[in-house]
Amino acid sequence: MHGHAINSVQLLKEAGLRVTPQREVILQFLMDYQGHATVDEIYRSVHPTFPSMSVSTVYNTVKNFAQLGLVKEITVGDGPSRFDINVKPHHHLVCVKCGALIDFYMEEQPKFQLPPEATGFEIEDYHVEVKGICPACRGKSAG
Amino acid sequence: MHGHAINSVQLLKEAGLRVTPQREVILQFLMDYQGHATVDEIYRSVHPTFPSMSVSTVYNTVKNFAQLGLVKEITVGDGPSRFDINVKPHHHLVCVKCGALIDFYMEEQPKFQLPPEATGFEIEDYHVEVKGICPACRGKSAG
DNA sequence: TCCTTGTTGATAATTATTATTAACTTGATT
DNA sequence: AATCAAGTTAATAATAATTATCAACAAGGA
Repeated sequence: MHGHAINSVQLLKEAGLRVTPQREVILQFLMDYQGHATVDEIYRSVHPTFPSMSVSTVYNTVKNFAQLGLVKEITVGDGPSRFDINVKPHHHLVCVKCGALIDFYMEEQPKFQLPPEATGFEIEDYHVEVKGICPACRGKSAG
Repeated sequence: MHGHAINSVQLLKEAGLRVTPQREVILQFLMDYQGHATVDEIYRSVHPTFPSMSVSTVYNTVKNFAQLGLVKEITVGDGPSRFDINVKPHHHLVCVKCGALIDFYMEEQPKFQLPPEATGFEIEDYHVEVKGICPACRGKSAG
Protein backbone atom coordinates (compact mmCIF):
# COMPACT_ATOMS: atom_id res chain seq x y z
CA MET A 1 0.00 0.00 0.00
CA HIS A 2 1.17 3.56 -0.60
CA GLY A 3 1.81 5.91 2.34
CA HIS A 4 -1.36 7.42 3.68
CA ALA A 5 -1.72 11.15 3.04
CA ILE A 6 -0.52 13.29 5.93
CA ASN A 7 -3.28 15.59 7.04
CA SER A 8 -2.95 19.27 7.58
CA VAL A 9 -3.50 19.14 11.36
CA GLN A 10 -0.66 16.70 11.74
CA LEU A 11 1.64 18.86 9.62
CA LEU A 12 0.84 21.94 11.65
CA LYS A 13 1.54 20.20 14.92
CA GLU A 14 4.81 18.81 13.62
CA ALA A 15 5.81 22.30 12.61
CA GLY A 16 5.13 23.47 16.14
CA LEU A 17 2.24 25.69 15.12
CA ARG A 18 -1.04 26.09 16.91
CA VAL A 19 -3.85 24.47 15.02
CA THR A 20 -6.34 27.10 13.96
CA PRO A 21 -9.16 26.73 11.46
CA GLN A 22 -7.52 29.35 9.25
CA ARG A 23 -4.25 27.47 9.07
CA GLU A 24 -6.00 24.18 8.47
CA VAL A 25 -8.04 25.55 5.62
CA ILE A 26 -5.13 27.29 3.93
CA LEU A 27 -2.77 24.36 4.28
CA GLN A 28 -5.41 21.97 3.04
CA PHE A 29 -6.08 24.23 0.10
CA LEU A 30 -2.39 24.23 -0.84
CA MET A 31 -2.23 20.45 -0.43
CA ASP A 32 -5.18 19.96 -2.77
CA TYR A 33 -4.30 22.67 -5.26
CA GLN A 34 -2.47 21.58 -8.36
CA GLY A 35 -0.16 24.46 -8.97
CA HIS A 36 1.29 27.52 -7.36
CA ALA A 37 -1.28 29.71 -5.70
CA THR A 38 -1.04 33.43 -5.07
CA VAL A 39 -2.35 35.00 -1.88
CA ASP A 40 -5.24 36.40 -3.83
CA GLU A 41 -6.12 33.01 -5.28
CA ILE A 42 -6.02 31.44 -1.84
CA TYR A 43 -8.11 34.21 -0.38
CA ARG A 44 -10.75 34.02 -3.08
CA SER A 45 -10.86 30.23 -2.95
CA VAL A 46 -11.36 29.91 0.78
CA HIS A 47 -13.63 32.92 1.08
CA PRO A 48 -16.90 31.16 0.23
CA THR A 49 -16.40 28.62 2.99
CA PHE A 50 -14.64 30.97 5.41
CA PRO A 51 -15.96 34.49 4.81
CA SER A 52 -14.46 35.97 7.95
CA MET A 53 -10.88 35.23 6.99
CA SER A 54 -8.92 38.34 6.12
CA VAL A 55 -6.26 38.83 3.50
CA SER A 56 -3.72 39.64 6.20
CA THR A 57 -4.30 36.24 7.68
CA VAL A 58 -3.57 34.62 4.35
CA TYR A 59 -0.34 36.59 4.14
CA ASN A 60 0.65 35.84 7.71
CA THR A 61 -0.11 32.20 7.29
CA VAL A 62 1.66 31.47 4.03
CA LYS A 63 4.70 33.55 4.94
CA ASN A 64 4.84 31.67 8.20
CA PHE A 65 4.51 28.33 6.44
CA ALA A 66 7.29 29.32 4.05
CA GLN A 67 9.66 30.24 6.86
CA LEU A 68 9.04 26.91 8.54
CA GLY A 69 9.61 25.05 5.28
CA LEU A 70 6.03 23.81 5.02
CA VAL A 71 5.67 25.47 1.64
CA LYS A 72 7.98 27.12 -0.87
CA GLU A 73 7.57 30.73 -1.86
CA ILE A 74 8.34 31.43 -5.49
CA THR A 75 8.47 34.70 -7.34
CA VAL A 76 8.32 34.82 -11.08
CA GLY A 77 9.35 38.06 -12.68
CA ASP A 78 7.62 40.98 -11.04
CA GLY A 79 4.40 39.11 -10.31
CA PRO A 80 2.99 38.36 -6.88
CA SER A 81 4.51 35.62 -4.75
CA ARG A 82 3.24 32.11 -5.29
CA PHE A 83 3.15 29.34 -2.72
CA ASP A 84 3.88 25.76 -3.51
CA ILE A 85 3.31 22.71 -1.34
CA ASN A 86 6.10 21.01 -3.25
CA VAL A 87 9.13 21.82 -1.11
CA LYS A 88 11.56 19.55 -2.95
CA PRO A 89 14.19 21.52 -4.87
CA HIS A 90 12.74 22.11 -8.27
CA HIS A 91 12.63 24.63 -11.07
CA HIS A 92 10.08 26.29 -13.30
CA LEU A 93 9.02 26.71 -16.87
CA VAL A 94 7.12 29.94 -17.39
CA CYS A 95 4.97 30.53 -20.42
CA VAL A 96 5.50 34.07 -21.66
CA LYS A 97 2.09 34.04 -23.34
CA CYS A 98 -0.27 32.77 -20.64
CA GLY A 99 1.89 32.78 -17.52
CA ALA A 100 1.49 29.04 -16.93
CA LEU A 101 4.00 27.60 -14.51
CA ILE A 102 5.28 24.05 -14.89
CA ASP A 103 7.63 22.36 -12.42
CA PHE A 104 10.69 20.50 -13.56
CA TYR A 105 13.69 18.88 -11.96
CA MET A 106 17.39 18.76 -12.70
CA GLU A 107 19.47 15.62 -12.36
CA GLU A 108 22.52 17.41 -11.06
CA GLN A 109 23.69 20.89 -10.29
CA PRO A 110 25.03 22.51 -13.45
CA LYS A 111 28.55 23.92 -13.57
CA PHE A 112 28.46 27.58 -12.69
CA GLN A 113 31.33 29.57 -14.15
CA LEU A 114 31.96 32.00 -11.32
CA PRO A 115 33.98 35.16 -11.88
CA PRO A 116 37.00 36.05 -9.70
CA GLU A 117 35.00 38.42 -7.49
CA ALA A 118 32.73 35.51 -6.55
CA THR A 119 35.55 33.35 -5.27
CA GLY A 120 34.43 31.91 -1.97
CA PHE A 121 30.72 32.48 -2.63
CA GLU A 122 28.91 29.88 -0.58
CA ILE A 123 26.09 28.41 -2.66
CA GLU A 124 23.00 27.56 -0.62
CA ASP A 125 20.42 27.03 -3.30
CA TYR A 126 19.67 27.76 -6.90
CA HIS A 127 16.62 28.15 -9.04
CA VAL A 128 16.25 27.98 -12.79
CA GLU A 129 13.50 29.90 -14.52
CA VAL A 130 12.98 28.83 -18.11
CA LYS A 131 10.94 31.15 -20.25
CA GLY A 132 9.20 30.11 -23.42
CA ILE A 133 5.91 29.10 -24.96
CA CYS A 134 3.90 26.29 -23.44
CA PRO A 135 2.38 23.50 -25.56
CA ALA A 136 -1.14 24.94 -25.23
CA CYS A 137 -0.12 28.40 -26.45
CA ARG A 138 1.99 26.96 -29.26
CA GLY A 139 -1.06 25.05 -30.43
CA LYS A 140 -3.11 28.22 -30.50
CA SER A 141 -0.64 30.27 -32.57
CA ALA A 142 0.41 27.44 -34.89
CA GLY A 143 -3.20 26.55 -35.66
CA MET B 1 43.48 49.34 -30.59
CA HIS B 2 40.34 48.11 -28.92
CA GLY B 3 36.92 48.99 -30.33
CA HIS B 4 35.87 52.50 -29.47
CA ALA B 5 33.00 52.78 -26.99
CA ILE B 6 29.62 53.22 -28.62
CA ASN B 7 28.01 56.35 -27.32
CA SER B 8 24.51 56.63 -26.02
CA VAL B 9 23.21 58.85 -28.83
CA GLN B 10 24.32 56.34 -31.42
CA LEU B 11 22.64 53.50 -29.53
CA LEU B 12 19.37 55.40 -29.26
CA LYS B 13 19.35 56.17 -32.97
CA GLU B 14 20.11 52.57 -33.86
CA ALA B 15 17.20 51.50 -31.69
CA GLY B 16 14.95 53.86 -33.61
CA LEU B 17 14.30 56.10 -30.63
CA ARG B 18 14.19 59.86 -30.60
CA VAL B 19 17.20 61.28 -28.90
CA THR B 20 16.12 63.19 -25.82
CA PRO B 21 18.33 64.48 -23.01
CA GLN B 22 16.47 62.20 -20.58
CA ARG B 23 17.20 59.09 -22.60
CA GLU B 24 20.79 60.08 -23.13
CA VAL B 25 21.40 60.65 -19.44
CA ILE B 26 19.73 57.43 -18.34
CA LEU B 27 21.41 55.28 -20.95
CA GLN B 28 24.76 56.86 -20.21
CA PHE B 29 24.23 56.24 -16.53
CA LEU B 30 23.54 52.55 -17.16
CA MET B 31 26.58 52.31 -19.42
CA ASP B 32 28.83 53.77 -16.75
CA TYR B 33 27.25 52.04 -13.79
CA GLN B 34 28.93 48.91 -12.57
CA GLY B 35 26.01 46.78 -11.52
CA HIS B 36 22.28 46.51 -11.79
CA ALA B 37 20.46 49.72 -11.04
CA THR B 38 16.93 50.08 -9.76
CA VAL B 39 14.64 52.85 -10.97
CA ASP B 40 15.10 54.57 -7.66
CA GLU B 41 18.87 54.43 -7.92
CA ILE B 42 18.79 55.83 -11.43
CA TYR B 43 16.40 58.56 -10.39
CA ARG B 44 18.48 59.61 -7.40
CA SER B 45 21.71 59.46 -9.35
CA VAL B 46 20.61 61.63 -12.24
CA HIS B 47 18.55 64.00 -10.14
CA PRO B 48 21.39 66.35 -9.13
CA THR B 49 22.30 67.02 -12.75
CA PHE B 50 18.76 66.77 -14.11
CA PRO B 51 16.36 67.92 -11.38
CA SER B 52 13.35 68.22 -13.66
CA MET B 53 13.30 64.55 -14.62
CA SER B 54 10.40 62.67 -13.13
CA VAL B 55 10.28 59.14 -11.80
CA SER B 56 7.69 58.24 -14.46
CA THR B 57 10.21 59.18 -17.11
CA VAL B 58 12.76 56.86 -15.60
CA TYR B 59 10.19 54.05 -15.64
CA ASN B 60 9.07 54.81 -19.18
CA THR B 61 12.62 55.00 -20.38
CA VAL B 62 14.07 51.85 -18.85
CA LYS B 63 11.01 49.76 -19.66
CA ASN B 64 11.23 51.01 -23.21
CA PHE B 65 14.95 50.22 -23.37
CA ALA B 66 14.25 46.74 -22.04
CA GLN B 67 11.61 46.06 -24.67
CA LEU B 68 13.96 47.11 -27.42
CA GLY B 69 16.74 44.96 -26.01
CA LEU B 70 18.97 47.89 -25.10
CA VAL B 71 19.05 46.74 -21.47
CA LYS B 72 18.00 43.64 -19.58
CA GLU B 73 15.41 43.83 -16.84
CA ILE B 74 16.07 41.49 -13.96
CA THR B 75 13.96 40.77 -10.94
CA VAL B 76 15.38 39.10 -7.89
CA GLY B 77 12.90 37.69 -5.45
CA ASP B 78 10.26 40.24 -4.63
CA GLY B 79 12.55 43.24 -4.89
CA PRO B 80 12.21 46.05 -7.40
CA SER B 81 13.27 45.53 -11.00
CA ARG B 82 16.89 46.13 -11.86
CA PHE B 83 18.25 47.21 -15.19
CA ASP B 84 21.45 45.92 -16.64
CA ILE B 85 23.36 47.21 -19.65
CA ASN B 86 24.81 43.72 -20.05
CA VAL B 87 22.36 42.15 -22.47
CA LYS B 88 24.38 39.00 -23.09
CA PRO B 89 22.70 35.91 -21.62
CA HIS B 90 23.98 35.62 -18.10
CA HIS B 91 22.94 34.57 -14.64
CA HIS B 92 23.15 35.86 -11.10
CA LEU B 93 24.52 35.08 -7.71
CA VAL B 94 22.47 36.72 -4.99
CA CYS B 95 23.81 37.19 -1.49
CA VAL B 96 21.06 36.38 1.00
CA LYS B 97 22.77 38.56 3.62
CA CYS B 98 23.48 41.81 1.81
CA GLY B 99 21.60 41.45 -1.45
CA ALA B 100 24.73 41.79 -3.59
CA LEU B 101 24.28 40.67 -7.17
CA ILE B 102 27.14 39.10 -9.11
CA ASP B 103 26.93 38.11 -12.76
CA PHE B 104 28.10 34.76 -13.99
CA TYR B 105 27.98 32.78 -17.21
CA MET B 106 27.29 29.20 -18.12
CA GLU B 107 29.27 27.31 -20.71
CA GLU B 108 26.31 25.42 -22.02
CA GLN B 109 22.64 25.05 -21.40
CA PRO B 110 22.05 22.48 -18.68
CA LYS B 111 19.84 19.47 -19.29
CA PHE B 112 16.32 20.27 -18.17
CA GLN B 113 14.31 17.23 -17.20
CA LEU B 114 10.92 18.24 -18.50
CA PRO B 115 7.78 16.44 -17.37
CA PRO B 116 5.24 14.95 -19.81
CA GLU B 117 2.92 17.97 -19.60
CA ALA B 118 5.77 20.17 -20.83
CA THR B 119 6.32 18.18 -23.99
CA GLY B 120 6.61 20.67 -26.80
CA PHE B 121 7.45 23.61 -24.54
CA GLU B 122 9.46 25.99 -26.69
CA ILE B 123 12.38 27.30 -24.66
CA GLU B 124 13.25 30.91 -25.43
CA ASP B 125 15.51 31.81 -22.58
CA TYR B 126 16.52 30.73 -19.12
CA HIS B 127 17.91 32.38 -16.06
CA VAL B 128 19.64 30.85 -13.08
CA GLU B 129 19.47 32.55 -9.71
CA VAL B 130 21.98 31.17 -7.24
CA LYS B 131 21.42 32.11 -3.63
CA GLY B 132 24.11 32.02 -1.01
CA ILE B 133 26.57 34.07 0.98
CA CYS B 134 29.00 36.34 -0.79
CA PRO B 135 32.71 36.41 0.08
CA ALA B 136 32.38 39.75 1.90
CA CYS B 137 29.56 38.53 4.15
CA ARG B 138 31.30 35.24 4.82
CA GLY B 139 34.34 37.18 5.96
CA LYS B 140 32.21 39.17 8.38
CA SER B 141 30.52 36.19 10.03
CA ALA B 142 33.61 33.92 10.05
CA GLY B 143 35.77 36.67 11.58
C1' DT C 1 10.12 77.63 -39.50
C1' DC C 2 6.23 74.67 -39.13
C1' DC C 3 3.86 70.75 -37.83
C1' DT C 4 3.02 66.00 -36.71
C1' DT C 5 3.90 62.76 -33.58
C1' DG C 6 6.33 60.98 -29.82
C1' DT C 7 7.87 62.27 -25.12
C1' DT C 8 7.80 64.25 -20.64
C1' DG C 9 6.34 65.37 -15.92
C1' DA C 10 2.81 65.85 -12.58
C1' DT C 11 -0.58 63.53 -10.52
C1' DA C 12 -3.65 59.98 -9.49
C1' DA C 13 -4.60 55.18 -9.37
C1' DT C 14 -3.41 50.44 -8.70
C1' DT C 15 -1.27 46.36 -6.90
C1' DA C 16 1.27 43.75 -3.66
C1' DT C 17 2.75 43.70 0.74
C1' DT C 18 3.87 44.96 5.60
C1' DA C 19 2.75 47.24 10.09
C1' DT C 20 -0.32 48.06 13.92
C1' DT C 21 -3.17 46.64 17.38
C1' DA C 22 -7.36 45.44 19.89
C1' DA C 23 -10.26 41.52 20.28
C1' DC C 24 -10.18 36.82 20.24
C1' DT C 25 -8.53 31.74 20.32
C1' DT C 26 -5.59 27.98 21.61
C1' DG C 27 -3.90 24.75 24.55
C1' DA C 28 -1.67 24.07 28.84
C1' DT C 29 -2.90 24.06 33.70
C1' DT C 30 -5.81 23.49 37.32
C1' DA D 1 -15.10 22.51 32.91
C1' DA D 2 -12.96 27.15 34.15
C1' DT D 3 -8.66 30.05 33.95
C1' DC D 4 -5.17 32.33 31.74
C1' DA D 5 -0.82 33.47 29.30
C1' DA D 6 0.75 33.64 24.90
C1' DG D 7 -0.02 33.32 20.18
C1' DT D 8 -3.35 34.49 16.39
C1' DT D 9 -6.72 36.95 13.81
C1' DA D 10 -9.10 40.72 11.32
C1' DA D 11 -9.57 45.36 10.29
C1' DT D 12 -7.29 49.18 9.10
C1' DA D 13 -3.65 52.05 7.87
C1' DA D 14 0.74 52.55 5.82
C1' DT D 15 4.23 51.64 2.45
C1' DA D 16 6.51 50.39 -1.84
C1' DA D 17 6.68 49.58 -6.61
C1' DT D 18 4.57 50.35 -10.62
C1' DT D 19 1.16 51.78 -14.17
C1' DA D 20 -2.33 55.04 -16.11
C1' DT D 21 -3.74 59.57 -17.56
C1' DC D 22 -3.13 63.56 -20.01
C1' DA D 23 -1.92 68.36 -20.94
C1' DA D 24 2.26 70.78 -22.08
C1' DC D 25 6.28 70.25 -24.59
C1' DA D 26 10.17 68.93 -27.75
C1' DA D 27 12.28 66.19 -31.73
C1' DG D 28 13.13 65.89 -36.26
C1' DG D 29 11.37 65.71 -40.94
C1' DA D 30 8.99 68.58 -44.58
